[in-house]
Order: sequence, then C-alpha cells, then structure tokens
Amino acid sequence: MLEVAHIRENKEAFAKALSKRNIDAATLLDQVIAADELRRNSQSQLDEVLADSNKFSKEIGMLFKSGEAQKANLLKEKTAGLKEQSKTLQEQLNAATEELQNLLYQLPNVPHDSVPEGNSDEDNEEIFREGDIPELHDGALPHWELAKKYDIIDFELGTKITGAGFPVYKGKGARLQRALISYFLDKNTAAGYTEYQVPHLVNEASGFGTGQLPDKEGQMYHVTEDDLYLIPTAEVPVTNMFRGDLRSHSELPIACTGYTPCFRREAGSYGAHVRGLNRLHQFDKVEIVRIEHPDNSAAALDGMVDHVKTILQELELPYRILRLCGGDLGFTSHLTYDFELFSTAQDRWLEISSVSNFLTFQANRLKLRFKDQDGQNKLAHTLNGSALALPRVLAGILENCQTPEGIKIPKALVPYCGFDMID
RNA sequence: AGAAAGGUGGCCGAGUGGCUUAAGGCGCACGCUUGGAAAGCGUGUAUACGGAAACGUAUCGAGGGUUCGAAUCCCUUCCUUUCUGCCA
Repeated sequence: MLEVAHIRENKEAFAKALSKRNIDAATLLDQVIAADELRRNSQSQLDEVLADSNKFSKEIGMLFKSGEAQKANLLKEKTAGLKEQSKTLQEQLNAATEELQNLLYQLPNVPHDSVPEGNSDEDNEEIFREGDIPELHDGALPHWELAKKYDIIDFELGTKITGAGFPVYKGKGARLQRALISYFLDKNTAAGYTEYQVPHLVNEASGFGTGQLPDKEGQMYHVTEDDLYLIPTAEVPVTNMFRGDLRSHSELPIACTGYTPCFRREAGSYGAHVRGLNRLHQFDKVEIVRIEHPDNSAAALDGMVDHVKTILQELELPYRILRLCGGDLGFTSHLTYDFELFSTAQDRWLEISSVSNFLTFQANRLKLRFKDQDGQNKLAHTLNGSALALPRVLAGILENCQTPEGIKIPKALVPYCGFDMID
C-alpha cells in the first residue's frame, strides 16, 4: 500500500511512475487525495466536539466532588446534543477512512527508475547470463519422460490421489528433492539467514499484510470451514511474523529463510507449457526474506541477487537474470529480478527465482516499523526472493545433466543425496 | 468440543466509575561517576491521526451499549492459557 502522505505531496511523480505499468492512475490518485481530505476534515470536526465534551465532563466531575450537585446537573444539560453530533461525525470519519483504504488497495507499487517499459514478459530486460548450455546426446528427453524412465516422479499417481498438478516423488526423486531443500537451507543460513519453520496455513490478516488479498483471492486455496488460506509462498507466513512490529534500528536487517510447500490454484493455466514440473498446484520452495532499513534496501536487493547467483554457479546450471518490465512487475513490487534456468530438452527458460524489493509497500499494510537513530518511527523495507523454487531446478538438473548412462548429480549435491547418478 | 481464567505501552506487570496525565519493573537514550567498562545514581522515554505550531483527539484484543464521564460496569465477538474430552 502506498503512503498517502507521499501521494499528497507528489501526485504527478506517482502518476508518471505508475504509467510504466500501463495504467492511468491519475483518476485514482485524485480520488485518494479527495478521500484523504474528507477524512482529515471529518477528524478535525470530530476532535472539536469531543474536546468540548471532555471539558464538560471534567467540570462536572469537579463539581460533584466539591458537593455542588446543582451546578453539575445544570452543566449536564449542556452536553445533551454533543453525543449525537460526535456520533454523526464519527460515522462520517469511518466512511471516509474506509473509502480511502479501498482506493489505496487498488494502487500498485511504484516501479523503480531502472524498470524498463513494456507490456509482457517479452519486454523483460536480460541483464546477466552464465553457465554453459550442455550439448545433449541423441535421444535426450524432457524431464517428464526422464521421470518416467527412471521411475522417480509419478504424475498419474498424484492425479489419482489428488488431481493434476500434485506429483508424487519416489525413490531417488524424493531423495533429490529433500537434498535440494537441505542444500538451499544450508546455503542460506551460511549467508546469514535464520532458518524458520512456519505454518502452511495463514489467516486473512496475513493474506492482506503481504498483498495476496484482496487482489489475488482466486490464486489461493481457501479453507472456508476455518477461514484459513493455504500459503502460495513462504513469503506470507515469514513476512507476517513481523506484522505490527515496532523494532529498533539496531535489530535491522532481519534475514529469514524457510522451506515450505506452496499451494497455487493456477486458475486458467493450461497447455503444453504446463507439462511435467513446469507448473504445479503444490510445489516446494525455499524462500529468503529480509526486513531492511530504507537506506540499505537497494544494496540488500543486489546482495540477494548475488547470493542466488552463487547457488546456481555451484550447481553448474545455465541461467540468466531478467529485470522485469513495468507490465510484468508484480502488484506489490518496486523492482524485481527473475532468475531463469535453461531447460535444454525443452529449449526454453524456466523461472526458478524471483527476487524483489517492496520498499514500504508491504510494510505499510503490515504496519511494520522501526525506530530510527533520530527517534522517528518509520516503515521498514521488505524484500524477498526464492532460493530456490524446487520443481524447475529439479527439471533443469534432470534435463541438463542427462547422459546416456543416466542423470549425473551436480557435485555440490552429492553429499546431500548420497548418490551421484540416477540410473 | 465442554469448563474456567485471562488479553493493559518496545517487553513484563499493577490497576473495580472522575488528579490514571496508566503505578512499578525491564529495556532503550542522555548525563553523573570511572583510567576504561560494569554496577550504582539522576533525567528522559507509548502509538496513531489532525494541526504550520501551540495543542487537540483516539487507543488498555475488536465491535456495540450504559453514563456528564469507562482500562474499570453490561452485551456481542475474536484470540490466548489451563483443565477435561478427542488425537499425532
């Protein structure tokens, strides 16, 4: 959620920056300012009435105390209309506040200067590429064929017990998955992230805090009986651990990592591109989250990008980094870098990580603040990224590391797997 | 699921209708003290909104109500803890 005070001061700058998202925010911004003004006026009026009322109450109390009951009763009559007035004004204030909230919920975050213009993922800007794309032998297969050949992932079995998009991992496939989780968590904790295990269901307030609600309601599985949501990413429970907090500047930065399964309804996704592990309703992911001082969040984002790079370098996988364009940038994000792994057998890039800086956008919803050195309370900056999303990394390993003899496990993973070949 | 007890500031914790302007403690900041630190002593220290400011208003889980006046009384609701039941 954007900060009203900033919009009030800088409406044109906001409109201009938001135009990069190909939306015309001018009307909405005007409405925000109007609602804000109504809210402030209502509060001023209400405060006056309440101030009067408080003054009378105090006097009456004093009079009763000094035994002047008659005078007190006389004064009581003067307070008669105040209650009605304050009630009306209170309702007006509540309505204006709610109106303002609803308007603010509709405004996405402001893109960073470096975010390129563009409408879709085709306009994202490649900023880095590394790793050799392997020459595959004749008869090389896509990962879903490999999964069947070596009997390590069973998609049909998952369909039987749940439905499409819920694969069953088996034998060395399951072990490799577990190895990747441990490996990622170890890399993250070595880089200073504290490991957490968090709930996989969250309440409505948490969904609002990180911005999944209300805009992405349909993407989450909703357990209506208890009004809880299955998490689409660990970002939600991890970031919400800090909801409503007021921290000392000395506690920053806070760096967390956690492994969770992620559940996404992916309503409306069909076709060849969702085959195999490419798009699932349930998948595993290790996430990193940072709470940062505003002065430091830009550097922190670069640090997260570097961190994810080192993991992919160690896994010896070919990848590239994209700076998302305005049209592809997430609703809550200010600046996002996507990591894509080259899937050689499919001849396409697969997104395996998305690293974002949200500035105060999430913190404003979360009411996540810190007391700065100057004594001022300020909204913190939040950032998060995948390090990493499992299924597509798994797909990349299967496809890129396949040989006629079997799948050769990257060296870094062998100690975690306990084997160096799937055959 | 049933019963009981609770929800108070950054944290802990007192507080049963009007100097509560929320005691006390911890923490934090500054000062004194010290060769330096610790301890000790002193001073200060909630949040949000409105206001150029002075200042005002709100907030004791949330929402209503009673009252001139509510942390305090009443109703509704959410959550937590303990016990019982069920259960990995």
